[in-house]
Amino acid sequence: MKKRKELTEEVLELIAARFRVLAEPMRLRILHTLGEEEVSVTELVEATGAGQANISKHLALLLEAGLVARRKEGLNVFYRVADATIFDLCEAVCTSLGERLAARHSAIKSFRGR
Amino acid sequence: MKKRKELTEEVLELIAARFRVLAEPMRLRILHTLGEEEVSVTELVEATGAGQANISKHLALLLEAGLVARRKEGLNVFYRVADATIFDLCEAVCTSLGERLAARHSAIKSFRGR
DNA sequence: CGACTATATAACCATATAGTCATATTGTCA
DNA sequence: TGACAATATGACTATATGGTTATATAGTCG
Repeated sequence: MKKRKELTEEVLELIAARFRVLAEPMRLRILHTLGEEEVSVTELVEATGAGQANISKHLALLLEAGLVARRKEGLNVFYRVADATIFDLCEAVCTSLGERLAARHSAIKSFRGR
Repeated sequence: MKKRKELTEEVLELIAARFRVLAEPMRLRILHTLGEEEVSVTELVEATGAGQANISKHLALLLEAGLVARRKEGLNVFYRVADATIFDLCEAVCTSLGERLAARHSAIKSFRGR
């Protein structure tokens, strides 16, 4: 086995934790809804169709992870994406998934005889 | 809110599922150990210090996700990374995490007075 | 102040899954 | 064939976490 740089448990856990945050459809939905803008909690609730408590919990988690930022204005709280690299990650995953599906598709086709 | 491309539940779930696979330190450890080479299950068990059943289960999951490929040779089974984009993902996450920590660090420093 | 609105949080339940142990399966070799 | 080695799998436990309900908190307005 080739010698590679060491990865401590701690670093591994940090990376895994970041992925864990992105491993929920609802959080991806929230991030996608945020996009480049500031959106209030109420708007997010409406846009996603999820319960308000649920959205708040996801937002707290995203905030804790540093993926979103929070701004309070009167009664409303506005969130925005704080780390745009997540979109690159999703993009990369989509590409990879697409290629995988394409490969499967052509495999099925050739299995069927054409 | 700006109009963005629609994302169906299904697509969101697919992306989340991919992230979920990467959201485990042990699986990241396995992928990192694999690197560019083929490694047998036994070698992975030794390299990671995990239980054999545990490794096998993680490998089954990674295989199912299409992230690794499997080759059987006699009693041994060799796995290799089948989708190198995962390394880009980890790299991107590491960079992002690093920047976040750096930002925190300088914030702390300035708070302390210099 | 009191009524109202937006958001956060605590308690709870249900589900998913990582790890482990025991066992099954598969292949080798004598 | 029987003994052995490598890998996979089923059963089980413990833990984490997503969703929901109810409630708390904070801010606005009359």
